[in-house]
Amino acid sequence: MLDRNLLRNNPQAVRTAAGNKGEPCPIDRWTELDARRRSLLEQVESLRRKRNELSSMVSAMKKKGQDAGELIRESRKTGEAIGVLEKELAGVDAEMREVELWFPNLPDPDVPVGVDDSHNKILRIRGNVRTDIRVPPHWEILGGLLDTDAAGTITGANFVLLRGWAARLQRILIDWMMDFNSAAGMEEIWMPFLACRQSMITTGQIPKLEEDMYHVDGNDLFLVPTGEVPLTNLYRNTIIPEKNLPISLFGYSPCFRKEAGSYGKETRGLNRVHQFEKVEMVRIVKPEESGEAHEKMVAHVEKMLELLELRWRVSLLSTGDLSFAAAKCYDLEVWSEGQERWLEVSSVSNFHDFQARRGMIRYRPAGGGKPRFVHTLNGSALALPRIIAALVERGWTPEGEIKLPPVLLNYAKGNLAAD
RNA sequence: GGAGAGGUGGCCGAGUUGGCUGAAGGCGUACGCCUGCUAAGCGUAUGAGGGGCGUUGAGCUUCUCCGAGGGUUCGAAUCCCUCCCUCUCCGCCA
Repeated sequence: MLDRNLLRNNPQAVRTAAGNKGEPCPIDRWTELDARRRSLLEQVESLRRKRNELSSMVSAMKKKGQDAGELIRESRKTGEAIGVLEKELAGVDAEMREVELWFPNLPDPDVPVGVDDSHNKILRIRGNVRTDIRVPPHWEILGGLLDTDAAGTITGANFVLLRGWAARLQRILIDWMMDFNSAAGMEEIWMPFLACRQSMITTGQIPKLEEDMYHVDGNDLFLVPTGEVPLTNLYRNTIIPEKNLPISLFGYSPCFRKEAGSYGKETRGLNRVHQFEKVEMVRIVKPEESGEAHEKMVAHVEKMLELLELRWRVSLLSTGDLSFAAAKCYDLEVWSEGQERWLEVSSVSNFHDFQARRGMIRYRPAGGGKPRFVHTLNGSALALPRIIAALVERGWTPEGEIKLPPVLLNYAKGNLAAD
């Protein structure tokens, strides 16, 4: 959601921003509605004021035992006029709120303008790569341990079932990620995996991406597409005392996405599935601190990739690749030695006050004063399936071993290979 | 799932024979004063949102909001209906 003052005073900026993102921009309709709304509001308010005055006069006269019949008749007439205008106003209001949900967030000035991911700015590449051997893709290495046939039977295409040490590797990774994030001082959260409609609106999945969400019939709940939804909505409709900021949270959740329109190589193996697991961080900060918080989150994720001994790169997304709700986003991708391509494993975004406005997440300045909108950020730390893919490829040796990085061996306790 | 109770401002908590109650009181917080045996006392201020005029980080004014929505009424936090949520007891269950 965007600031109404911005929509009113600088519609061109909104139009340009939406254009750069390749998103819709119902600014003309909004401007009409806004003008109509304000005109109606003035009329309704002056009539309501009149009615309030008449009412208190009626009250005063009745107390004195006088006949207020004349005033009551006038008040009733006023009330009828108010009713008519209020009905129209309610309609305009409702449409305006609906329209406002369709404005994408404005990209941060730092974001390169471009139509798609080819304009993303690659900031750095770290870690090394083996060029002396040909590594098979993870689905070959994992073989029957990545049992897509079974998942297909149980559920359907593009679901995953892991067996044996592949399943255990996933559990170990989650455990390690949770510990690592906890050690960084964030609060650990265990969250619901279904979210109500308003939660989905707050973080921006609805209305635009509703078709990509799994919906539970009967009670209007959605399977969470990311832990961002529950974690951010933890503070919906809340005024947070300034001394409690910044708030840093993390938690595990499965993520459910229909991923309509994906196909081919993109979806092979663990590359793109309908349910995947992820540890997510969310940060809630004062507006002036979000830029710095964003960088710190990226550094945190990079540290994890370093410890996993993977090769990774960091990109600053261009406007065309930036999501609907994000103002600025870094993608972190790991190198898949078996597929010889980059796989996105973390997306760290700053939403500025976009989500805060949708969900009324505010803070009270320490010296008192009006509540202000916070800035929200989130990032994966990390998404599991592609990490597993990269990790088994990276650890694969021509002798058929899978060597894990030292940080995980502590967790595996030497058991992994036993299977 | 059944029965009962309840949802009021940052928090707690009055107010339901409908009418200066946007809301007593308390806590918390901010500023000021006083005092100096360890912290207290006194004073003042302190909900949110929208609109108009004005300013541009002054203000003035008005409307709305007492879980949400609808209804009754000249007028509703107070009456009626629907829904949501919380708590207690019972049932069921990993």
